[in-house]
Amino acid sequence: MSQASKKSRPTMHDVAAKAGVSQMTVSRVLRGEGYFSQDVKTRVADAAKALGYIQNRLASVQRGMENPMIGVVLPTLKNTVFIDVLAGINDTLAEVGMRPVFGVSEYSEAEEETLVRDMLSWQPCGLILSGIEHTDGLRRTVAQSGVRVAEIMDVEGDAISASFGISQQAAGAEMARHFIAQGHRRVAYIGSQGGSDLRALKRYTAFKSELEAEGGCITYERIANRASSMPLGRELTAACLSDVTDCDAIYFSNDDLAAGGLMHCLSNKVSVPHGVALAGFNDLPFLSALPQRITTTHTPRYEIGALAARYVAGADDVPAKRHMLLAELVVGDTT
Amino acid sequence: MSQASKKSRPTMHDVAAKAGVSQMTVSRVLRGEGYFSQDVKTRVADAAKALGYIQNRLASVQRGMENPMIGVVLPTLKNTVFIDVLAGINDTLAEVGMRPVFGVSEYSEAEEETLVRDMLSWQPCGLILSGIEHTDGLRRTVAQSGVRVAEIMDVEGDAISASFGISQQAAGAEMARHFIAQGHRRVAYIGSQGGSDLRALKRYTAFKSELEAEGGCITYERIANRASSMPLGRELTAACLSDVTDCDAIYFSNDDLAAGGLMHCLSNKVSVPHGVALAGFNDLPFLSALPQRITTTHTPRYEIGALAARYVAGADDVPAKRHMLLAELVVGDTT
DNA sequence: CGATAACATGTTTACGTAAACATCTGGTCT
DNA sequence: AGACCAGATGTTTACGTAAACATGTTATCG
Repeated sequence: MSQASKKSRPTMHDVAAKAGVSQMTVSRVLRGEGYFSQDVKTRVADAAKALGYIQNRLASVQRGMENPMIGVVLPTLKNTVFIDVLAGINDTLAEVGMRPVFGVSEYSEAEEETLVRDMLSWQPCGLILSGIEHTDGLRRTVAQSGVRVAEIMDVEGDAISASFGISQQAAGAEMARHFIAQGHRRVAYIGSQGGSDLRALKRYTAFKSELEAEGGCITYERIANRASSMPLGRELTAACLSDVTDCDAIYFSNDDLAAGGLMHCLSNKVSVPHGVALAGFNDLPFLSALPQRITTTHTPRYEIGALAARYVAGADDVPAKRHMLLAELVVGDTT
Repeated sequence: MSQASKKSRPTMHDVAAKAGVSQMTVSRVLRGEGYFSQDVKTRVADAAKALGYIQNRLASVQRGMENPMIGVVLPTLKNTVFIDVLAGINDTLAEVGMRPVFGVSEYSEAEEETLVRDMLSWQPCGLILSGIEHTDGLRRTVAQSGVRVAEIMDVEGDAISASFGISQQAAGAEMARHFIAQGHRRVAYIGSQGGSDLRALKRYTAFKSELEAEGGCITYERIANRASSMPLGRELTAACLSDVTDCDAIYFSNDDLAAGGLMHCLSNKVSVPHGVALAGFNDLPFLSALPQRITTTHTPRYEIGALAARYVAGADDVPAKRHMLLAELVVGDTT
C-alpha cells in the first residue's frame, strides 16, 4: 500500500497551510468569492494543485450549500426508452454540473419508495420519478423533504408537482383511429411486463375503447409476463397468428415487440401490412433499418428527460406544471 | 408553499426529543448497535416514523463512515453494451445497498478525468471506469484518493488495480481464424465512433494481423465518425458493397452495424453468408429475432458489470487483479 | 460478598466547509 | 480632516452524525 492509502485526502486546511493563508481564504479563492491579491490567488491555486486537493462536497452541503445531485428512479433498464430518457437527463444535468444517482424499481411502487428514501439520505436537490402513480408513503416523504420532484413519461393522473410526458390516452386513441382509417377492424393486442407497465395499459385502454367506438373489435389479447424484447415479440406474434386467423392488425405495446412480430412475418411470408398490419410504440431508431417501416408512435423520450432534468436542476424557465409533449403517429410502409 | 418547505428535515435530535432520549441513543437504536430496552427501541422507532426521519448520510460519511456510493463513468449510453454493464453494476450494488452516481465521458479521456474528480468530491467508496487507458492526472487522482477502482471491458494494458473484461485481441484473432476456416479471404471492415473506441480498434488490429498471417487480406476499411447504430450499419454496408465487388465477408465493429448490414442484404437480395458473410460483436439479444442468425462474439457484459461492482463494493472474494472473462464465438446460420 | 461483566444510557468532540462577523489597510468624498 | 467604503484577510461557529469516553444499574460468578 502507498503512503496515501491510510492518510485522508488533503483538506482546505492543508492547502491553506501550504499557501500560507487561512482556510477561509482558500474557500473564498476557490469559489471566486471576495477580493484577493493576484499573489494569494496564485499561491492558493498552486497549493491546491500540488496537493491534488478535491473539494469535499459532503461538508459543503452539510453547511447549507445545495447538493448538485439528482436522484433518478427508472422502472427498468431493459427498455431502450428509459435509456433515452436517462441520456436526456444526464446530458442536461451535466451542462449545469449536476450528476444523477440512480435506482431501478423494476416497476414496483414499493421498491420505488425504498429507493427514494435511500436517495434522500444524500440530500439531493431534486428527484426524477417515472410515472405518476406512487405510494402515499412516497408522496409524504418527498413532500416533507422539500426537494424538487419531476415525474416523467406520464401526465395523466395526480402529479406531485411537475410532470413531463405525453398523453398515453391520446396516443392509444390516435392509433385506433389510424387502424380504422386503414380499414382494420379485427385487432389483436400484444403486450409485455405482465400489466405492471401502467402507461402501456393506459394506451391500450384508450385504444380499445376508441376502436370499439369506431366499429372495430379486439379479437385477441395477450400480455406476457416477461420483459419486452424482439424475441418475445416474435414468439407472441407466432402464437397469435396461429390462434386467430382472421385478424387484420396487431397493436403491440412497443416497438421491440412489433419488430419481433415483423421478423416473424418476414420469415413466414406473411405480408405486412396487407396480410396483417403491425403497429408498435416509441419509434425506436432501429426501426428505420428494418426491411420495412412499421407504424408506430414517436415519443420524445430524450426531450422528456432533458426537460425534467432542467426542472429539477432549478431552471426558472421550466414551471412546475403538467408538461404534455407531442407524440406523433408515424405511418409505416404500405407496400 | 407548505410549512415544510422552509423547515429543514427532522434530525436525530428531533427524534430524540420526541422519544425522550438522547441523540446518541437514537443513533444507536437505528443502527441496531448496543443494548436497549424494548421500550426505548419502540419509542425511538415510533418517533422516527412519526417524524418521517431520514438519515443524513452526508453527516455519517463526514464522521468517518463509508459512503455506499460508487462513481461510474461510461463512454456512452448510445451503445446497448454499456447499458447491460450498467444493469449488472446497478443490480449488484443494489444487493448491498449501494448506489451508482454516474457520468458519460463520450469516449474522451479528458472528460473522464473531469468526471472522476467531480465524483470524488462526494467521497464515494469506489469507482468503476471504462477501458484501461486513462490520463496520468486521473491515475494520480484516484491513487491519492484511496478509493477502490475497477476498470471494465478491457484487460489488455496497464490496470490501476483491478480490471474486468475480455481479451479484445483474442476475440479479434478468433474471428479472423473463423473467417479463414469458412473460406473467406477478402474481407471488409466497418467500424464507427471514428476510432475513439479503443477496444474495437484492438479487436480490429488483432483480427487484421491474424487474417493476414493466415493468407487473408483487408480489401476495404471504413470507420465512420458517427455513433454506432443499425441505420449506420445499413448505410455503410451499402457503400461498401457498391465500392468493392469481390469481398467475401464483412467484419463489423459491433452487432448494431452488422444487423444494419444484414438488413441491407435482405432488402437487396444479397445472400448471407454465401454472397457475403457478416460478423458482428457482442451477441446482442435482438440478433435472435432477426430473420437470420449472423456470426458474432458473445460478450459477458452483465457479468463484467456485476463482478466489477462486487469488487468496488468491497467483496473480499473478488481480488484486485486482472479478471479475464470468456468471450465466445457464436456462429451464424449458414443456410 | 466483593468483583466482574453484561446491560442501558448520556456527554463531548471531531469530520470539512462556508456564513457571519470581525479587522486592518489605503483611498475618496465632502 | 473626519467619515466612509472597497479591498484584503482572519476567527468563530454550526451543519448532523458516530466514535470515544464516561456513568450508572443489575445479574453472575468464584
